[in-house]
Amino acid sequence: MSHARFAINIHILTILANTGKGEMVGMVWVSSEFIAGSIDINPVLVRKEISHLRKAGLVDSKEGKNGGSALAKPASKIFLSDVYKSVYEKPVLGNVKNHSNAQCPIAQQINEHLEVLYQSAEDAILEKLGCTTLQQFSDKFH
Amino acid sequence: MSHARFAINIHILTILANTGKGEMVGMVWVSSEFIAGSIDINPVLVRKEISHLRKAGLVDSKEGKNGGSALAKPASKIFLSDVYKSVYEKPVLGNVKNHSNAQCPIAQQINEHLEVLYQSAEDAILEKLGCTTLQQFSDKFH
DNA sequence: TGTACTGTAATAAATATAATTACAGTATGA
DNA sequence: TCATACTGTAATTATATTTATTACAGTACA
Repeated sequence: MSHARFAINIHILTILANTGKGEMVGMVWVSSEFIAGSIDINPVLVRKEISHLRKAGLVDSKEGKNGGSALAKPASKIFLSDVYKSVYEKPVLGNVKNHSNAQCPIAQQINEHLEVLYQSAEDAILEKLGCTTLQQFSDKFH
Repeated sequence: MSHARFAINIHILTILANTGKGEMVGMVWVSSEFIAGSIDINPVLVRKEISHLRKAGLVDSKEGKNGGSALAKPASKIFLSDVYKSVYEKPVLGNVKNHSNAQCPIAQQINEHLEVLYQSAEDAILEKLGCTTLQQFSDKFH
């Protein structure tokens, strides 16, 4: 999928985090249409992303009239690394799809060596994103 | 460009690092056709990537018959973070292209907050890749 | 001077991403 | 109980990005 999915998901979650807080209603169901309007993308895309977030246990949704979505747990218990994981599709460094029917001895081994390297890059990202909670991130908005 | 550029560039450099060493000729010019055959991509793409590597000062090329490319400095002085930089186009977490004409207060601020976050992810990747030299990476091949 | 390269532009083909349309299913409340 | 306002999801189309290919001028060598 998109190269902007992480940003879109953070945006969705930030809205949900701030809506609960801002409205003081405890449980506010936010519609995909409202979120899509804020991000300026199609509501169907928002619902697809929310579907991932729901599977990751970060969001709950309610069908029917007055339905929508809300955080499934406190923003202070959602780490940005959780979001990264729910969005994950490809390594941050890109695909390791190199080759290869070649006779070249490097071609034969490079994929496994690249995979080790790529995994360490993933670990570094997860560690970095694990330092921040959605609460901390959304507290920056005023 | 591609999501596989980093892997392609590492592959190119690994071939150059190993060729010099393996052949014991000091300066071996490797053709784009040979490299392309190893990676199993088009030679023109290889030449484009080499053009970036050359601009980054990592590779030298020689035109004309028996021409080709070679490392511009010892593999022990090329860090994988240098390669990352020469390939860089977009943040590892993707584009921050969100929105937004919306009235939503979150939409108004999210880009700047995402950019700070994305920058810290870039820093983490650079730090990780800065721990390994091309020499260390290509020593894994035997 | 023919050959084997690089460098680069232009174009086409393939693939990936995003928007849109459509519609069945569900909860609400008038 | 029925109109309304949502979700969930599939299918299709539009758009953008990536990759391969073609073409050819320029360069060095033997």
